[in-house]
Amino acid sequence: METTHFSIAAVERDTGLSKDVLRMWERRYGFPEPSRDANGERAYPGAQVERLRLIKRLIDQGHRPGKLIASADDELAALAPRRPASRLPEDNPAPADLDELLLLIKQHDAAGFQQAMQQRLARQGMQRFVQDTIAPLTRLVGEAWVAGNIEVFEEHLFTELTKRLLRQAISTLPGGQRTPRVLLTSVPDEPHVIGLLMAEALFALEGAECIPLGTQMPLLEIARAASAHHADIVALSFSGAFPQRQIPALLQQLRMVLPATVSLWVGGSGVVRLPKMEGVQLLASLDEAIAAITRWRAEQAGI
Amino acid sequence: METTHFSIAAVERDTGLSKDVLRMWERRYGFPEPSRDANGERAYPGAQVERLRLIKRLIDQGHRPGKLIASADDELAALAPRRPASRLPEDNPAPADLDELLLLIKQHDAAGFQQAMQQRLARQGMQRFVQDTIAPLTRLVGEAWVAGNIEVFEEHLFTELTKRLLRQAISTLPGGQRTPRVLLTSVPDEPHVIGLLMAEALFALEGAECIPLGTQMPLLEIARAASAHHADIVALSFSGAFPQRQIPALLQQLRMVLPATVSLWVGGSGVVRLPKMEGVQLLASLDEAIAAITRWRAEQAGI
DNA sequence: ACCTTAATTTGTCTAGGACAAAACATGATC
DNA sequence: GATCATGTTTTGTCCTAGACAAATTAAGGT
Repeated sequence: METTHFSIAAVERDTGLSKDVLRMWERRYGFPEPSRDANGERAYPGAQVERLRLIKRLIDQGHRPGKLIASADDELAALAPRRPASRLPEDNPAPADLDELLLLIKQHDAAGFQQAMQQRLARQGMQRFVQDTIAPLTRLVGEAWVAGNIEVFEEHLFTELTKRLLRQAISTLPGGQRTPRVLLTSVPDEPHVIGLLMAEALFALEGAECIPLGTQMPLLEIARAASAHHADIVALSFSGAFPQRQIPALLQQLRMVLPATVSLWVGGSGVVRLPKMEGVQLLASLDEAIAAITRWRAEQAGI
Repeated sequence: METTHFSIAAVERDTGLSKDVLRMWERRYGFPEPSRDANGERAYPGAQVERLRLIKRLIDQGHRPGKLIASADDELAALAPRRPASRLPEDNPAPADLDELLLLIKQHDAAGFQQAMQQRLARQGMQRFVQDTIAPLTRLVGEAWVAGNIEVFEEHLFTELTKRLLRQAISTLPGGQRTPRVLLTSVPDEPHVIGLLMAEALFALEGAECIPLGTQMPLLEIARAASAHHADIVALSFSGAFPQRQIPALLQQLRMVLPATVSLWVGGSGVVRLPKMEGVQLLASLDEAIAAITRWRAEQAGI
C-alpha cells in the first residue's frame, strides 16, 4: 500500500550522492530520514529520493547544501529555475532557432530533429555547426536538465542523435598521417562524450590526427595508450556534472604517470573555473581548443 | 625515486573495486597493504593497483577472491589465459581473417582497422557484415579481454571505432515512418552498446523504425519513453558481463511498468541461458532477432 | 544424478569520530 | 571602493571495527 522504498545503494545511483554523504546529511541535518527495513538498513521513501534529486540539482547549480536542506519544499521549487548570474541578455542571444531544435526533441520527433540538424550542418559548415549549434544546444539541454524541465529519456535521445551526427561528420574528414596526434578520452566516472566529440571535430578540421578512445579510461591506461599510439597530446573532457574538487588531484596524478613529452589538455564545462596547473593546459572554450592547436604548431616549428 | 601512490578513491575508480571492498580485503586477507600518507590515509603503490586490476579481471572470469589473493603473482599470471571449456575446435572455426583485424588493433593501427572494416562492409553487405564480422569479432575481443591478452585501451579503441562504423552504416539506411517502432536501450549498470547497435542495424534493414536511446535508462524512464514514442517494441541488450541473476527480476519489473501492448525483447550474450518468462521475448542470437521481426509482422497481419 | 541442508566465503551495511579542503565572512591595506 | 590576507563555518571524505545476509561451495540423503 505504501510507495516503494529504496536502499542506500539505489539512492546513490539515482541521485549521485555518495553513501557517505547520505549518512552524513542524516546525521547532521536530520534529512533525509529513511525508515529502516527488517535488517535495520535504511529504506528511503520515493518522496525523499525526489527531494534529494532536486537538492542535488540545486547544489550543482551553486547553492549550499545546508541552506537547501533547511528549506521547505515550496522554497526549493521557487529556487529551481534560477539562472546563473552571468546570463545577461547580450551574453546569450537566446536564439529562437535553437529553441526550435529543442522543441523537436520534446515532441519526440527524432526524424525531424535529425533532418533539421543535417540542414544546419550543411548550411553552417562543420566548424560553425559545432560551435554555434551543437555547443549552445548542449548547454541548453544541460540547463533544461538542471531546471528539471526535460525528461531523462528526452535527454538520452538528444545525446544519442547528436553523438551520431558528430561521429558521422567526423568520419567525412580525411584521415592519414597528420599532426599533432591527439588522444581523446575521459577519466573513470566521466561518461559524457559529446564534449570530446566536439573537440575531435575541431581538432580534425585543424588537421590533427585524432585517436578516440571513448570515455572512462583508467589513468594508468591513458598513459599506456599515449605511449603505444605515440600521442603528442592527451585531451580530456570534464562535464559540468563531474565533481570539480576531484579534478586537480586527478590531473596531477595523470601528469605524473604521463611521459613528460606528452602535453595534457583539459576542456569541458567542468574546468572553466579551475586554477592553473603546472604541465596542464586548460581549455575554457572551443575557441581556445582551436587556438591551442595553432600554438602547438608554432612551438614545434620554433624548436 | 618512488612510484606514485593512489588514494583509495583513485583505486576505486581505476579498479572498479569499492572502497568498502578494498578495506575489507585488507582487513581479511592482508592484501592490498597500502602505506599511509601524512593524514593516515591509505596510499596504494602502483604495483598493488596493477595486481588488484588483475585480480578483478580474474574474479569477473569466475575465480574466487580468497584464492586469488592468496596466490603468488606468477600463479595469477598462469591463471589468466584460461579459456572457457566450451571452446572446442569445431565450435569456433577460428577464422584467420578475424584474427588479422584483431592484430590491427593490437598494433594500434586505427586507420588500417577502419579501412579493413570498410572494405569488409562493402564486400559483405551490411547484414553479413554485422553477423559474420562484427559479432564474431566482438566475441573475440571479449575472449581476449577475459584472457587478459588485450590492453584496456586497445579494447576501448576497438569499441569506439566499431561503434562509429555501425552508426555510420545505420545512418545510410532510409528513415521515415516505418514499422514496427522499436525502442532500443539498456538498463542502468549496463553500459555496453555494441549489441544494441548490431540489433539496430538488423532491425533497420528489416524495415523497422528504430529509436535509439543509448544505454543505462532507468526502468521508469523506459516505460515513459515507450509511451511517448508510441513504440511497438522495447528491445534491451545485456552483455555477458552483466550479473545474470539480476536479470529476471529486472525484466519482471520492467514488464509491469510497461504498457501491455508493448512487446519486450531481450538479447545479448547475457541472456543466452535464461529461463523463459511470461511477456518477455528472449533473443538468443542475431538470427532470432531478425526472425522476431518477421514473426511480429505476421502476427500483426493476422490480427 | 538430483535435491536439500549446512558451512563457508564475500560484499555491503551500520555507527560515530576525525580532519582537511572549500566556501564564506571579516577585517586590514592600498 | 576594491583587493588581499586572515579567521570561521560548512561540507565531504576517510577512518575503524562490528554485524549480517546473500552467494557459493561442500556435504549429506534420497
